[in-house]
Amino acid sequence: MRRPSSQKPSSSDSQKRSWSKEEDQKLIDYIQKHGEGCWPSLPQAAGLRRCGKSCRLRWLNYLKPDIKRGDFGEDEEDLIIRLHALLGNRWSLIAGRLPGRTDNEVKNYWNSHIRKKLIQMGHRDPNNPRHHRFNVGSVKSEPSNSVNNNIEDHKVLEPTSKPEFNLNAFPDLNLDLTLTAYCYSGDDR
DNA sequence: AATCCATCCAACCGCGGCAGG
DNA sequence: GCCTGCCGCGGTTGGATGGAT
Repeated sequence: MRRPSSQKPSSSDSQKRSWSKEEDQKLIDYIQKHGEGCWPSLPQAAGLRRCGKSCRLRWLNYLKPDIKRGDFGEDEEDLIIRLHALLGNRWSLIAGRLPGRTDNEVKNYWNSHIRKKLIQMGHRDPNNPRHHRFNVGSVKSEPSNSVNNNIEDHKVLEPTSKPEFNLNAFPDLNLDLTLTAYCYSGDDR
């Protein structure tokens, strides 16, 4: 059994509390100086009254220089829908295909926008955990720029008992997340 | 103007995986 | 093999905000 994390914040720090500009700057300065890593010891070293996990989250989701803020484009939304059909709630994997987007951002966008949209259009609740991913084997593989076309595709999806998917259904998707340059050709905001 | 309600999203929590001792 | 600690992930929460009444 897992013991209580040593990173658990003290009771005074456990409340949700927004990051101030000063805190952000301290974190940025420290990471620029020492690099990422050693999160548990970072707060003390950087003079922050936060737990390491909180610092890590703040850096990865908001302070990192390559983070892209702002609305999701149609292409991005389309890609998220298709990747979610393939991968389920693997937000980090999905976010890995969207440069500058974080898993938290993708997850929030899915829950607040896309899920609602799909349900409104008569789909089954697409927000199922990874336990029953959709079977995408029957989906046509035509590359499409249209969100609607892809949503149509999803109407034939059914939950499967096995967490399997057919990569051939998405020949244009590059799921090699580790080595290859990103191949998404969305807008350049 | 005040209150209620729904929505969004930043932040937190708990857990699993993994590495090192 | 077991224990401990760190990292990263997905789920959830709660404050802020804006629209409706």
